[in-house]
Amino acid sequence: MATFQTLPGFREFYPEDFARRNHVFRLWRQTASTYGFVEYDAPVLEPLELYKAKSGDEIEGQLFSFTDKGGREVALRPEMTPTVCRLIGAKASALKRPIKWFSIGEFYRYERMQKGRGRCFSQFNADIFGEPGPEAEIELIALLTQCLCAFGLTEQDFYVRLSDRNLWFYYLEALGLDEPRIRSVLGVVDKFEKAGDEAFKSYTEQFGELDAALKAKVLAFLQIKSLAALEALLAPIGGEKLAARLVEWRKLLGGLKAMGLERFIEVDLGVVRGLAYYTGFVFEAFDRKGELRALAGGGRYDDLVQKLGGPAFPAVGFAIGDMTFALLLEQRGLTPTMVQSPDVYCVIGGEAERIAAFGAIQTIRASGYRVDYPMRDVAFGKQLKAASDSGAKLALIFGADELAKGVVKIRNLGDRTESEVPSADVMSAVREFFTG
RNA sequence: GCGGCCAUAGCUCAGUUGGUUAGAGCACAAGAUUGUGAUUCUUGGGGUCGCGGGUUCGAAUCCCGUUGGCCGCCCCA
Repeated sequence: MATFQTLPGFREFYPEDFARRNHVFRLWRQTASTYGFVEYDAPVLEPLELYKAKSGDEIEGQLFSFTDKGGREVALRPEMTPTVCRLIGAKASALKRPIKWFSIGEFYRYERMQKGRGRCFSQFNADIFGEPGPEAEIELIALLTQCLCAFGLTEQDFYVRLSDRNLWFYYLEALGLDEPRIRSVLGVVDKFEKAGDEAFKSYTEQFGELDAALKAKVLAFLQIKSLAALEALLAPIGGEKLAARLVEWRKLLGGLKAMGLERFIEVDLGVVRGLAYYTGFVFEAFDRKGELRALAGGGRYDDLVQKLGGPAFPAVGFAIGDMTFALLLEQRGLTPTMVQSPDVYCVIGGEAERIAAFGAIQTIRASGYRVDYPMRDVAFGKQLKAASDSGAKLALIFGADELAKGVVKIRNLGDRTESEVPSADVMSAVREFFTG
């Protein structure tokens, strides 16, 4: 039977699934638009180098990459960020600020499939460029929240964990660690939630056992869950960098509170995100039950545009993946049932009636109504059933009797009432039915 | 890349210690019903039992391999 299968991890969308996906995309687009973001798109296939430059050579193992017929090393895009950084970098000085962009696209990663993760998936990406302050983060976190709430999800369903790589950096610096050690500790922090004490193994292997007092301080910082606790812990340390950073924190949380979003936000220094390129605030959205992988993630990456060949350009962005999101909607019974029904279904008596009906059908369609009719001669009863099953509100009956009288019978499929109108008036009768 | 479980119709699943031509429900289609949507009844299409090999007189069933799926680990932009 199935000689050809879809490649592992790839998806097919039958009409109902496709309608559901479109619905999700439509709401994301609408939401982004209400926040003043504009949509862009870019190639699905990119030079392999674009990703190596950003993430290092090891990344290649997780890419769909190959050599094209011109000998170019290429890869299907695994994410949008490098691409959008290139777009921005190429026209940075010509773009009107603030730059608030979003896109929806499909991405590809050569990975083992798992719940909520496949080899192809869609992401909603939103980024703000050129804004160094936390105002950009406020706007993006607000957008992220709304992109989830638009489907009926609430603070009961998800929350956004907020952290700060800069703060970690300054804190560890103040504790006397050098940069390589700091990076290693951040790696430990990233793994700690899952691995617990095991997470320190990688640090120990590199630099030897972490001093017990230092380790305690790392753990204390990692467990911070509020701005107050943060301020209390940092106060005795002092220093300008930390103080300035706390000002940013107050701005960010104050802004989010003013937007009425504090119920979604949890300060959680345990989140650092594995990516080396994040340079400041980072955030991730999770389901409250903690059963699924991250719904969305993002953060500031002020160095990346420059690293990819553009000018120095502050940037912050996030992405929502469609797979985990769909699982959450499913869990909460919020998956919409997408019915694609015509407005009008035509019941047609035979060949002569069919020819007579075609003119009316095209006229009604041209006015924007969805019109369907059977492609073959079928018994009236069957046609009425088909009309009813189709979900149409109205049936137009083109039968021999009607044709002879020069009329069309209009049947309201809801209350089963019927009336006749002259053939010439069908269009206006349909319009009247639907506009009341 | 590693480990556990699984694979029979479009879907959900039966299928006896290995034994005739592999079944049911749902779904789909046709008819009963040649001008009115329900229900019901009848009928039908659809399977190389994931694929390949082995054991056997005989394999959906047992063994090996392989592919695919689910779950977990590594990773997770």
